[in-house]
Amino acid sequence: MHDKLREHIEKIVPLSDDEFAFVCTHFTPKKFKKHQFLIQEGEAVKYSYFIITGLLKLVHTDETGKQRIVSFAMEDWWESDYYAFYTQTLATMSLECVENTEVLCLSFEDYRKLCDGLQKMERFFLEKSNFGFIASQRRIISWLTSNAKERYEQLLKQYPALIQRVPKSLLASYLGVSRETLSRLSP
Amino acid sequence: MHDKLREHIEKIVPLSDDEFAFVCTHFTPKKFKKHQFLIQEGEAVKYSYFIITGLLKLVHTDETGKQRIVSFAMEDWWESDYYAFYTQTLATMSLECVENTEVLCLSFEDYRKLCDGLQKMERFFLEKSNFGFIASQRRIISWLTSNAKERYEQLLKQYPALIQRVPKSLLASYLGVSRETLSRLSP
DNA sequence: TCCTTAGTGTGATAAATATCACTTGATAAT
DNA sequence: ATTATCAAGTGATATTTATCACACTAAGGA
Repeated sequence: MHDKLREHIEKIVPLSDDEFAFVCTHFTPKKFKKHQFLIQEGEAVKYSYFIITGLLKLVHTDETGKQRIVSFAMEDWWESDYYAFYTQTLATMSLECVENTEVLCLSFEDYRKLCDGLQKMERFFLEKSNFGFIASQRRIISWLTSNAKERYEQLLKQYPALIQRVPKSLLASYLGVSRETLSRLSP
Repeated sequence: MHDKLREHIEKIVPLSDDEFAFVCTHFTPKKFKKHQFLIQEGEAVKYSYFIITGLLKLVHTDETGKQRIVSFAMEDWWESDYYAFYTQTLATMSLECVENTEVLCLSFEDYRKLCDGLQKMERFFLEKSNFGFIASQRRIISWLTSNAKERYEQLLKQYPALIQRVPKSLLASYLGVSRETLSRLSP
């Protein structure tokens, strides 16, 4: 189960067996079933999650109760309510299974210990964070320059696998359009 | 001039005088005038910039020539075309002065040397990147949950200083609405 | 001083998108 | 087998926003 983690990390920094063994001591595996919550709004955010298999949605709920998908997360991705995680405050979003999901859990304390104990891992997380930022910026640019149809096409192109696994109503929520509008875009 | 940098870094990690002297050797100060370009689309991105004084806009131009403000950057902020900077590829955006601006330039090579030579600085950049990512995610949530008027009000609230310094047409571009629509929102 | 340009506001109209209401087909639960 | 539930499509209409056209003001350059 941790093998996927090693492969994932070694795409960025090489690890010796000893180093990887050290890394592993910081993670706890856990399994969740479809519809279960990994993070609930208003509760503490204990972990950042590395996803081994499955699919999660990060959901923001506004004052009127409307839910929007902030992001999806699947195999080899990291996910959490990062503001709450890094500042150790209460969750403002929820993280929920779209499919049965296996994750490796990393507590904030272990995250800090891991970075302090092995500079390579701080380097790894820096790289991840940089490219996470770039991906968000791309999504903003997509918003700024494209209409609903174009954004949908870009999503199809970028994550073709996602479309097979997620109901269109959730894709609509991620794209920031109503499900009816999305339904009328396809042809 | 580097004092602002020290203060900025020490909000996250403390530095000895020797350490800060080491840090300084990696930065080069530069001055630009209003309308000058720090980065031009299609050219190499030599630096990440720390802004001492002034105001910049990061601009994306689409195929039809329409320009959109991806972000503004003012005192104490870092800015660059980060995808191009980190991957050492050509710029897909341009970075231009809205006001006369003084910056400290950090080349990619010096960025790596700085992180490798002083773990505190890798820690610093990790923290910056994490919160940069969170800020982008907030902007996405603002898009997903709010209409033009609400997004404008959120911007006014979050960066009241910006509104004094930037023409409304640029704010409109940043918010992803036409300047005419923005003009009709205020009352 | 005169002229140009940038910034802004506003009316009229078109286009994009949301909302509400209803239907259908597929799947899951009992 | 029957009934709920979910996902998806679609028509009618309302709302939001873009686009085009024009006017006005202030600031800067020749």
